[in-house]
Parts: sequence; C-alpha cells; structure tokens
Amino acid sequence: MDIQKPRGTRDFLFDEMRLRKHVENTLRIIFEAYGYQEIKTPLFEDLALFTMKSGEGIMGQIYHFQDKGGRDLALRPELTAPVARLYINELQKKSKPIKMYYFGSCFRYERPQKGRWRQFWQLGCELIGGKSPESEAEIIAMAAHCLEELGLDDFEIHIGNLGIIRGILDEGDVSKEEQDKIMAIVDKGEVEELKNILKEFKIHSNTNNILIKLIGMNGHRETIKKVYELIKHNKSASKALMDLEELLEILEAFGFSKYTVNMGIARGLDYYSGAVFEIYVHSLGAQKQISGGGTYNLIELFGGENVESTGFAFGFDRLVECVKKCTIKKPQTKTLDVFVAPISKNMKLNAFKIAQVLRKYNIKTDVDLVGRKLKKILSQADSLGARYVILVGERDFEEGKITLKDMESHEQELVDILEIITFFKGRIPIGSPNEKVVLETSNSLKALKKFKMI
RNA sequence: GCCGGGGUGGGGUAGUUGGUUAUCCUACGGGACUGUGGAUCCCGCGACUCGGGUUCGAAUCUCGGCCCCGGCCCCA
Repeated sequence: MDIQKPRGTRDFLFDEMRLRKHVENTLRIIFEAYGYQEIKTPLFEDLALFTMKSGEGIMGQIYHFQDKGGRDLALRPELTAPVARLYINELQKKSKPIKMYYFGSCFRYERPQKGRWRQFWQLGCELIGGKSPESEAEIIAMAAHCLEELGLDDFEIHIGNLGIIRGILDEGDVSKEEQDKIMAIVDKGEVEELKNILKEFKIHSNTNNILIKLIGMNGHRETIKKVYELIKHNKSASKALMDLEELLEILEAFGFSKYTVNMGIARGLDYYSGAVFEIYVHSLGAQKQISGGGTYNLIELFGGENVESTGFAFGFDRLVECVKKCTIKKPQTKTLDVFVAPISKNMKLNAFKIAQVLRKYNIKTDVDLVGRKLKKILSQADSLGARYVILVGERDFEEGKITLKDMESHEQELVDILEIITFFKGRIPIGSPNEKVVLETSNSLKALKKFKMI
C-alpha cells in the first residue's frame, strides 16, 4: 500500500526545517522586540466563526466537518477571526493596547499552485485598542524591519486608506452593497471591469471620474497632494487622506520611508475601515503577495465593544521562499558537533558515558548505536557533518585518554578524559549546566578514567 | 472549477516508429580493510503513478483517475 500525503500538503525535511526555523525565530525576536506576546488558538473552530464574517461564499474553500457530537466545525482558514474570538472570550477587560502575535497553520481547499498550498502557515499579529495612525505606522515599520532582518530587499510595501474611496462613494449615494462590490473590483485592479460595474450601477459620472482617476494613483509621499486636489471637496475622504499622510509621517519617524502610496489597495473585505497595506515580492510569480493587513472592525462584528484593531500577517511559506532565493545566506549551524566512536566493541559503554557527558553540556553529540566498524562510523560522522570525532579505543583508554579528531583539519590529538570539556571550550558552542550536573559529569569522567587505570 | 506541461529504483536519468533479463550515475547496506572518513574495486538493494482498453506482446498507443509543475478563477 502506498499512501501519499494529501494534495496541497508538504513534508518538510531537515534543511527546509532549519530554514523555516530560522525565519520563524527571526520574526519572533522582532515581534517581541516591539512588545508583542505570543498566543495560540485551536486548529479548528466553530464553523460559524468563519462564515459570519465572510458570508457563505467562502464555504467552498473551508475544510468543514461534523464531530461525533454533531457540531459543525472547520479547520481555520485564517487567524484573524480566531484571534478576535480569543480577545472577546479572554481579554476584553485587559488594559489597552494589547499586542499579540501568532504563528500557525491554516487550511483552505484550493487548487494548489506556486506559493499556494492547502495547508499553509501564517505568522502575524494584532494590536487591539491602539490609536489609529500611530499603531498602523508602528506595525508597518515592524513588518519592514522583519523583511530587512531576513536580508530581503526586493519587497514593496503599498499603503492606502479605505476611507478615501468610501468617502467618494458615500458622496455619490452608492449603497452599501454596491460599495462592497466596487471595492472588491478595485482590489483586483481591473480598470475595465470597474468601468463596467460603475456603468451598471448607474454611478454619477462625477463620482465615476474621480474613482477611475483615484485608483490608478500611486507613488511616494507627493501622491498625497495629487489625491488631495482630486478629492478635497469631500470632507470624509479628505479626513482619511490626512490620516494617511500622518501615518506616513510617523512611519518615517519609525525609520521606514521606502513605501508606496497606493489608492488601489482595497483588501476586498468590508470590515476593513482605515489604513490598509500589502507587501509584494514580484519575483515570486503569480502569488506575489507576502503580507497584508490594516485596521478593521471585526470585534464589533463578533459582538464585542467597538475597539479599533490593527493587524497583519505574513504568508510564512512565501516568506521562506523569498529567503531561499535571497543571496545572503545565513551562517549554517552545524547539525552535529561531536560523534563518539568506539573503536572496538568493548568500548561501547564507555562511548555512551562520554557522549552523555557532552550532551549535558548541550554539545550536539551523536554516538554509534549500531555497532559498526570504525571506518563506517567515521564515514557516518562525516556525512552527518560532525565537527569532531572522539575515538574511544582501548590503547588510549589504558592511559586515561581518548583521541580527538578534527574532521576538518584531519588532525587528531590525545586528550585526557578529564579535559574533554575544556578542550571544546572556545571551539564549539557549549552550554553551562547547573552545579549539580557539573558535579555529576565530572564524577562520571573521573570514574571512567579510574576504571581503566586499574 | 478551468487551461497547458509532466509522472521510470530513495534522488537524478536512458529507453517511448510497441518486441529478450529496462540503461547509467548517485544514495543506501555489506565486503576487500582486525584502531582511522570523503578514494578505488567487488557484491547487494531497489523503479516503469494507478486502473480499464487495443494487441500475440504495452514503460512505449488509447481512455479515465490520482499526484506534481506553471498559469487562470479565487485569495478572509
């Protein structure tokens, strides 16, 4: 029987996991440097959590099932809603702002393609109860910080504010439903399609013209002025534009100014209310967006108080792809520092004892478990990338010594059993166990030495 | 859901106008080598994605499924 992994899922092997862990740890450190604390929510939730937010339309892409109790459950397709739920359940009365981050996999039943899988990972955060342009700016600065720390430089951060288009549409007396449809098409960036739907909805030509011009506008900070000329007659759109300008000003104070102002960012969903941003890496191909976020009002939708919330998430898998292609290679940590090789069978137990001492010092140590010949053991140690091999042989052992072989220089030297840890100090990363363990290991080595001296 | 390209040992491949025992490299296991790794030699292991059809005979032709790759749709 040949069982394959489910479509759109992946196995990650050693090298891949090492890279993923590197990316994960890098981001964790930065998120925590900005004061975020990690949370974890269930892998599956009540189905309604996801349908009430986005409507039944998303059902086609949800992994949905009934448990033995007949409950309708769903593997989470994203993490924003679960985090909002967690906030309502647990954190409503905490002092604001609350900063939390998460890392976990999500599931969507979609056609797999480059940059898109059925199980994928998101690493993101939510900032609940912050003030608007400040929180947004800090979050965008943090996102940029992450990318820079990972050594990426071909990313683009596009920032917009939904209040601008909404303001114009309100002014044109466009209904809520029609607005949402229009926003969805703006998000796609299809100008022709937009023209058609504006015609279909019989939108006033004045509003129409402004919109068409507006969504094509993007650039650096000077774009604000151009947009202002276009929409200055509209009070709420102007207010949103001012917010956006303030955001940019703060963002620059936070040290990031490589942004692109983009009026065409709409994020598709109607619960976004203020600033929105998306990050692209064009070299990724069709699925080039690695991150998206903004300010939204989801908590109220779920029955909480009206509290402003800003958040974003990285498409973790896509981020890893970027890092993979990036020329700046991270220093590769050795998977193994030491391999302990008994030269003859009767040295086996001694080899185990020595290995165990090294492990107490957090030295990455492996030892022969299958009783192979020395030649094979060395070959094994070599293919594992071991930096050193400790040869435990009878002749050396008679003198209370072992042979320490440097696999890179091919040199070897006799080292006193009691000096093993000392030998490694300064050569490989070494832990500092507590006093009790130090004493134990030291006694263990002494016993080993005495054992053979007799 | 749609379009296109694919699927031969663990990895990479040759073979595909149908015709012996399916090629080579690598990896892996063992040995030559009883205390010294990446070398060499020998031995071993191991594959035609699955199912139906055509045929005396299918890895090869044909149909369908599954899976992979790229794209469309979608993308909370």
